[in-house]
Amino acid sequence: MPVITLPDGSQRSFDEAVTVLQVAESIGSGLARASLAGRVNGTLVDTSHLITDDSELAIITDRDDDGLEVIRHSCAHLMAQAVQRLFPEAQVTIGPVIEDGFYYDFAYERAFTPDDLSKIEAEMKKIVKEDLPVSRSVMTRDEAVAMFKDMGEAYKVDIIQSIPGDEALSFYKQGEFIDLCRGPHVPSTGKFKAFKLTSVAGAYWRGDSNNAMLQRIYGTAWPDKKSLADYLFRLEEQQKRDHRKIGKKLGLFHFQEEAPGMVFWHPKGWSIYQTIQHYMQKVQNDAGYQEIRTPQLVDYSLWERSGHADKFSDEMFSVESESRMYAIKPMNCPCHVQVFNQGLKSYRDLPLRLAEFGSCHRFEPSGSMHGLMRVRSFTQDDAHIFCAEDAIQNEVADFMELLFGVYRDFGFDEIILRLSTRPEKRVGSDEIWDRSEEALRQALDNSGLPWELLPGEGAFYGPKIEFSLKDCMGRIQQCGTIQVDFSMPDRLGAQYVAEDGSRQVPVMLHRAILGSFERFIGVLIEHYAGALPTWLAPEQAVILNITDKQGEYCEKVRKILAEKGFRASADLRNEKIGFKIREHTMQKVPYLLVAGDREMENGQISVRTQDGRDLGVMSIEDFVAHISTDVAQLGRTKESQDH
RNA sequence: GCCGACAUAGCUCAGCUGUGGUAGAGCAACUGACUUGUAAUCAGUAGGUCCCGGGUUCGACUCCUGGUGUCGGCACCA
Repeated sequence: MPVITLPDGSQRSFDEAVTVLQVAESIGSGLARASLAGRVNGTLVDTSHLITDDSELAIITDRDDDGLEVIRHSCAHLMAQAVQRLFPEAQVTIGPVIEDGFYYDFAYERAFTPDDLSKIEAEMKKIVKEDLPVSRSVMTRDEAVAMFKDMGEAYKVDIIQSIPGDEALSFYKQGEFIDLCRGPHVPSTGKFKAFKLTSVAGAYWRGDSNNAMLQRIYGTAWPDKKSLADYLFRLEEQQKRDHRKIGKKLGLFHFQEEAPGMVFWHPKGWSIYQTIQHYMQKVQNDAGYQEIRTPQLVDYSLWERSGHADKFSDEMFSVESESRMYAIKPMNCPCHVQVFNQGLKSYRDLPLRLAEFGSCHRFEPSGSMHGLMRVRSFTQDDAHIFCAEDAIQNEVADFMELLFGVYRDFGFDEIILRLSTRPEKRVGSDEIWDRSEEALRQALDNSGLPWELLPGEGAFYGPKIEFSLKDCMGRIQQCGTIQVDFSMPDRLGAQYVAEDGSRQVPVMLHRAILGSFERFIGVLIEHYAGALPTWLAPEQAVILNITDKQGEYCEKVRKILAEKGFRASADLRNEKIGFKIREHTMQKVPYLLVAGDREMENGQISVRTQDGRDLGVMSIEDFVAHISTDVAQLGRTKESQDH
C-alpha cells in the first residue's frame, strides 16, 4: 500500500506497488507521455522503476534539468546504436553527458568523416521513428563479461573488469543495442525531439596519451527544436566573439609561421596592453609591491636547483653559447629568489613583495596553442611575497582583496575559487604540504566565499588557489593564482634573520592576478566582443568632419582631447558621414564626435556612442567631463560600483 | 605530442573530387568625380611564388609524398 508524496505535497495511495509511469498515468495522460524518469526519495530512476514503499516522488520531464540530462545521456546511446548499425566493426566505449550535450567514444579502424556524421544522424532519426522501448536489466559481472566478450566489445570488458566490487551491473537495451549503464534512461527511443551531431575528434582511451586513440563524436540534444536552434545561435555568437577574429578585424595583433605561438602586437593592441600594465603598476605599488626586472637568459644550473629542469626540461627553450647552457626563463620565481638573496635580510624586511611583468617562454606542445589564450611567449603580472610562516594568512587575504578589486575594475563580478592540493610528482615533505594546504584552506574559509577542491592539481612545489572569472557567455576563465611554496626558497638558499637572531627560511607566495597579459587580453576581447570600456579602448574618440570646411576645427578638437590625455584621432577623409560612422563603429571606437557647420559655429560637437546612442550636441568641455567620468569608472558594472 | 580537417589577392571566400591545360568574386587599396548630417556615393585601375620542398606527367593550384603553420578535439599546462 505505498503512499506517494508528490512535490506539491499532495499524496496518492495505491493498493499495490506501482511504477513511476503508473503514478504519472494516474495524474494525467499528458504527464505520462512527457515523463522521462522519476526521482524517488532523491534518487533518479527509470519510469519503469517499481515503488513498493511509501515514497516521495517527482516525475521528471524535459522541463527539469535532470530530464534534460537524461535526454542527453540517452541520446548518446541512440547515437551508439546508430553507429553500430552503420559500422558493425565499431566498438563502443563510454558516452557521458557534458555541458550542452554529450559524446560517445568508439574504437574504429578509421576516423569518422562529416559525411558519416550526417548518415549517423539520419539513422538516429530512423531509430526515433521506430520508437523502440528501452528496458533495464541486471547481470552479474561474469555474465556481463561473457556477453561483451561474445560481442567482441573488448573495451566494455575492460570497463567492467575495472569496476570494483561484486555488485550486479545494470544494462539498458533498445532493439538490438545493449549497453552497460547506470541510467536512468528515457522509456523509449521515440522521446527525442531535437538533437544534432556537432563534431568528431580523436580522444585517448581513458584519457591517457599512452593508450589507443578513439573516435569521439560530439552531439547536442534539447527538449525542443527551438532550444536547439537557440543553442546553435549561441554557438555562432560565441564564434563571432573569437578574439582571433576580432584581433584581426581591429588590427590589434597578428601571428605568423616564423614565430609560432608568439604575438606580434600592433599599435592598437599594444595600447591595450600598455594601459593594463600601467594600471597594474599603480595598483600593485599602492598595495606595497616593489617592481623589479630580471634576466631572460639564465644558466641552466639555476633551473636544476629550482627543480624546474627536472619536471619541465622538455618544455624549456634553451640556448648554448660559448659552451654554456642557458634556459630562456619559463618563469620568474628563481630569479626573484636571487634578488631576495642579495644582502642579508631581516625579519623587519618581511613581507617583501617583489613584482615583475616577467616575459617568459615555454615550449608548449604544438597542438595546445590557441590564439592569445595559449602562447609560447607571454608576460605575467607576476610577484613573489617573501614572508614568515605566520604571515601567510594575512598576505593571502590581502591578495584576494586586491584581486577582487582588479577583476571588478575590468568588469568581472563573478569569481570562482578553487584549491588545488598536492600532486603525485612533487618536492617537499608531506608535513610541509600539510601546512601549506592548511594555510590556503584557512584563507579560503576566512573569505566567507564558496570554493571548490581540486585534489592533486597543485604545482610541484606547493598547493594553489586558482581564481577564475565568468565571462558574459558564462565561460569560466582561469586567470589569477596564489601558491604557497616552502620548498624553493630553501632549495635556492633564501634566508632571513629572525627576531631571536636565528637564520630562518622564508615562505614564498607565488601570485598573479591577470595571469598572462596575452591571455587576459584575449579574455577581455571576447567578453566585450571587442568593444572595450573607454579606459581600455585603443582609440577613445574619433572626430569626424562633414565636409572639408570643418577640417581645421576637427583637428583643434582632437588636440584639446589629446592634451587632456585622451586617445583621440580625426578622420578628415572625403567620405560621407554615414560611411565614416559605420567604419569607426565597426572598429569599436567608444565615441564618435561629428562636427559640421552648425557645431563649428558654436564650438560644439555632436556625440554618438559606439552602441549607436545619440548623446546630442554639446560643448567640448562638456564632452571632456563626460568622457572623464566614463574613464574614471573603469570597467566597473553598475552592481560593483558600490564596492 | 596524438587524431582529423584546412592553407588560393591585404581581408572573406569560389575554383581542385572519378573530369590536370599556370586562377575568379566581394570588400579593402590606388586614381578620378562628388563636398556630403549619423552603419557602405559612383566610375576606373592595379593587385596572386595558388604555404614550403620533392615526385608523377608533355603539362600540377588541382594527383602522390615529406615538411611547416592554422583550426576542432584529446593529452599537457611550473
